Amino acid sequence: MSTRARKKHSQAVTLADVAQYAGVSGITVSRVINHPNKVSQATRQAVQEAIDMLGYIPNQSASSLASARSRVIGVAIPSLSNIVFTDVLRGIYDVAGTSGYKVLMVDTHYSALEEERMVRTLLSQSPEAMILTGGEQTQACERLLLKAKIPVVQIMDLLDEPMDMNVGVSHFEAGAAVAEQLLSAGYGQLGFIGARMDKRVRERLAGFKSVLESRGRFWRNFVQVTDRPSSIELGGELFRALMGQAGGVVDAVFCCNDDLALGALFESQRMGLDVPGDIGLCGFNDFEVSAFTNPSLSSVAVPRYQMGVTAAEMIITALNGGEVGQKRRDLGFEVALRQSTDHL
Amino acid sequence: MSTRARKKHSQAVTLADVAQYAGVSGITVSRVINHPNKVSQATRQAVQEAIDMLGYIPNQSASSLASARSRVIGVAIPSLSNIVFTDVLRGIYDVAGTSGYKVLMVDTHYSALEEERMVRTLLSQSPEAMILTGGEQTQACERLLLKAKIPVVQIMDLLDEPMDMNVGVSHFEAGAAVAEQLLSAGYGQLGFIGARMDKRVRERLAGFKSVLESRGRFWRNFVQVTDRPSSIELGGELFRALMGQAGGVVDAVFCCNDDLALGALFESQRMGLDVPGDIGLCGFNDFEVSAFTNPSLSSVAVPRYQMGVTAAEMIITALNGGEVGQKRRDLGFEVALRQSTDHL
DNA sequence: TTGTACGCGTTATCAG
DNA sequence: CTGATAACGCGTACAA
Repeated sequence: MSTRARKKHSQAVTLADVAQYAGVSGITVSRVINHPNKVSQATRQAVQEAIDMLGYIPNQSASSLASARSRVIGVAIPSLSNIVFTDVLRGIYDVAGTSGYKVLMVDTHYSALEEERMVRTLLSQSPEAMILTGGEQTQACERLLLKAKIPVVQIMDLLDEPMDMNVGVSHFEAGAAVAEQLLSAGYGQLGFIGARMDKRVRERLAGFKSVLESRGRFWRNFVQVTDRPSSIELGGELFRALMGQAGGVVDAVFCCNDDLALGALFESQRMGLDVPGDIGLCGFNDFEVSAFTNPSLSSVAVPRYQMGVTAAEMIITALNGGEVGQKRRDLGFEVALRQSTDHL
Repeated sequence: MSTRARKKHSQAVTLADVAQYAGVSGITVSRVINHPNKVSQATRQAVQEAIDMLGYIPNQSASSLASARSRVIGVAIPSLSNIVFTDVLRGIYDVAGTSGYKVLMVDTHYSALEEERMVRTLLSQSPEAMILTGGEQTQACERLLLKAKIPVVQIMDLLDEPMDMNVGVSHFEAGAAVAEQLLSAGYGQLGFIGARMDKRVRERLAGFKSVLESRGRFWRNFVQVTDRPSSIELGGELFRALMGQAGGVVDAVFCCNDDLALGALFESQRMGLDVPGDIGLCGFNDFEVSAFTNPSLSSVAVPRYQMGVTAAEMIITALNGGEVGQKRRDLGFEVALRQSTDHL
């Protein structure tokens, strides 16, 4: 049974088998696969027939070993259960795939130590390039990458000192922009709820706070944060907690992501609060659902898919020896104002 | 060797370097890494120091080539932008990771031909096992897998004739269960909206239909389907279309997934329809948000994460030569009845 | 255009 | 417990 199959060294069809069948040497078969135009039409066809006939599938391990080209791009993301990262992944996969690269992805569970371990794993596969999330790698991790001498792209955040290349957006500016927009919408007492306080969320809060402080409108008890993983349910909890401690005063809430914002919106409905009348709500990440709730939810849109595409494209370009151009790219964001902050 | 340094193969620290540094032979270093207990405490420590000192990272290509063990599990899913599949992926990653396996994942974009191409790619990496989605592989694809003689698990659907192992749920039964539940809830004129009509969705519809037909309550014009990709927006569209063509008659709608159901729910609110009074709604997949909308949305919960976990565990067991037990596992589903169908 | 010889970094096998 | 030797399957470098 195949459930108990144990692969021995004799089963698979090898390049040599194809060569023998086609009556040519191994290297010719190799050429047909990798540099078809360096082989005459006739032999190419003969070899191709042999390949099809025998069902030959090249052994990438052997190829990588011999050529020092793995055609693998390593990718490390903090979580698979957050659409924010899977959208970026999609961009990476789409570009890498059409360029003939495989993607080896690992999940770091939001841990720098786990990331270091995973990077080690990835490096053992001889990736030709690496994509990492954010800029909080351990020193050891950074050293490993440096030593590997491969292109590295850090995505999601905009970093002051990227290891190599960087594609992201400024979460600080985004947080600041939300504060500005809520103020211009006529709200005056702004609260914040946040969960899974990673670097990006902290930056959003910092930007938000900086604007409020410059206006003398920041108060610590208008902020409700937790390190627990974000969820819709938690959004409801945090919102209720914030209202409990600052209710009747806070008139708008910036939720650090759309999970929380949705939770807050649904909870406010259950509490009999009118959004945007009694309370304004703004999220972050602009999930598809946010545009369709009633009232629709204001949020900050970040070009996630494009981020993945750009990162992958920079890598492909670099690997092809091309001119990468700007090594640090700010892809920008957009505050999508909808009914939940339509106060005036 | 001459003026031009050989950039390719000279950079990395190899096993031989470590061996030399530690004053042992290469194979001993290999043993320290793979079978530590077959080496004396003293040499083991010396070698470990050398490894750390030189920052040695094993070359997996060489290892795979020599040992015919890649420690790679290939996974093919139809889409990265559907949480349904990323949840399963998470389960696979969690189990594979803790068992020392890497996961090589590909996105088939819901195409059997693309899947075949991707499987070819995966096979070239000498995976020790493979996880595929559904049972609609091309014949060529199936032949490739058979020839590879590795454990294969098909997930998501429950198949009549799995290639090897199978973990999933019966989408037919789930669709039937929804019809039963809506009928017992007091609804009598049931409609259906569906998008991205893949095998699983068609099965849900078939099950739904079979129950209604057995009661003489099925009418073709109560069904609105499209092959377009599913989305919340599309859910609104389909719902409006269905109401346009059967409004005032249909009193409950089964939406083939929660994206559509959310779209239908929000659209019904905008149309001034009362859910569950005027119209009942039931989705599929039980997204987190469905439990928190107002009214909360009834849906069918499928153990996605557990599906990934189970598939990976079966593979690990098989690879370790253990007893897999049932090769075909029905993980079941649960109809979560919430406010959107609370009619009586 | 095609082929020969060798090496890539690691592990299996068999000795000692 | 440790080591020498021979693969593993393919690509590079050079030769013909």
